[in-house]
Amino acid sequence: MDAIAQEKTAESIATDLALAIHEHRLSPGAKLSEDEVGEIFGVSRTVVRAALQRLAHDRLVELKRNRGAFVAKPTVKEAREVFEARALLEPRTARSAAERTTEADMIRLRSHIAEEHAALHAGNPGRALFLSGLFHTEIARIANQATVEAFIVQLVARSSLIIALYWQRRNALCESHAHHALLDALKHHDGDRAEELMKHHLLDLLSSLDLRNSESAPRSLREALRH
Amino acid sequence: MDAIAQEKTAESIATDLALAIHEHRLSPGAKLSEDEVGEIFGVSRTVVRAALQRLAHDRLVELKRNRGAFVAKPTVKEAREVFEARALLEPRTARSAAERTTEADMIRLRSHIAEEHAALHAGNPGRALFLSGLFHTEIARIANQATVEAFIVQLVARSSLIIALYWQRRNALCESHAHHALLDALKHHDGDRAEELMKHHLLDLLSSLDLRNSESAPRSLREALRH
DNA sequence: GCGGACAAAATCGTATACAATAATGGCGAC
DNA sequence: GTCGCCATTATTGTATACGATTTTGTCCGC
Repeated sequence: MDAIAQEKTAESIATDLALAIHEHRLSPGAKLSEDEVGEIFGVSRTVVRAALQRLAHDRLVELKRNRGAFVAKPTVKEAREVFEARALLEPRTARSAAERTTEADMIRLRSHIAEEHAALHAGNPGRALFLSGLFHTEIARIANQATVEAFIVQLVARSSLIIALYWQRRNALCESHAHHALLDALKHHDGDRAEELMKHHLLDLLSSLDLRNSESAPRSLREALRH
Repeated sequence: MDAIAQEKTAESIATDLALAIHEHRLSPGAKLSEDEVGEIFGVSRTVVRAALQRLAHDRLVELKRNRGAFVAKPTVKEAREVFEARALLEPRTARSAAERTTEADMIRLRSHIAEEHAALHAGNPGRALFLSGLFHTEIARIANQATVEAFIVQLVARSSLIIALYWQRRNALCESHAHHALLDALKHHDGDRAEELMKHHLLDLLSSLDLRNSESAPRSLREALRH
């Protein structure tokens, strides 16, 4: 429904769709028809399929044979696994980042936080959440570990889906505080503190989710009959 | 040149190609023509493209626009990053695995090691290397962390390419020893020891590579002119 | 004999057409 | 009236055709 973009590559379409998912403009379970997406972006189904396959590999969409592509609906187990993986990767990556942070990095991070605040006060929580995730990927970039960064990008994106499904309270303020504290640790090249802060930040994030007793019951009873 | 497989899915083709790369039957830099691959597997270029895109996402092949698909040639920096990521993920995953290892898991692991030995003595070092990698992914599977497991699968596959490029000495015996020690730690549910063993095993693996002074000079001088 | 430019060939990028499969609606039987 | 079966429809899976870009081989000029 937005402006019809003139960009045509599969990469850009995948990025646009990922952004829409990240900002919760596309909800978990939403169907992504090849014809529809292709018409929106003004391209053939061929390139749309490439984009969808890419997103499927990132676990942002689920491809069901002869059924189509749907925005993924992570289970509770997957949610725990994603945060387990983040707990393995991000704290020590934050430590590495702290040891390498430059003034240019600080400026970039501060601008991200400022944007996040602005989006939040402008009543755009989706964009604020996206920028909040970007903060994490930026830290991975500063650590100069492209391989780990790619993993974290993927995990942050999936976290966005998880938050869309299992978010329970709106303590975004707490998050901002954690990011500010991390920023300070990076500024002083305090690797120990950065690692510890990131570790607890992820635990806080996890504890803000409602991951109880959904293991047996599907989220929507429609899902139970469809299988 | 092998038997023409009747399987037709993009998934199976990607798996076959990944196995060939893993076993060093396809060398880094080898070109994967869409027409050629399609003819070998008896499918159209469409499905071959899907398979290649999947492998490209795993960084096993590199897609160059209007040039084609080539088996990836990880740089020294990428090699270090891959082992850095493995160092973050695998030791603690081995710890988790040790706490959950069942008798069935032990049987499976022992059979993998036996196969590895058999392949090595049968003069098939490529397959032995593949099975050696499978040992690591099996541990991730035992830890019951599908998300982390997917990352490790990817890292192990890329490690195979790295070994193909930077291997310097044939100390496969040492590896087998490390795997046996890990097996023992898992058997006794000794998480501390499993974590420590995995950590040092990865360091040994890394130190067995020749990652010196290739940062400025490309591996083949052809590569320098092609860019 | 060597270098550069042009032409021919090959390969990839995209769109479209057809086939296969699953969802939907209607019809008939009980 | 309700349940089950079958035809219709819609959507995806695959193949093929055409256009764009790159590569390579050849020819001419120097």
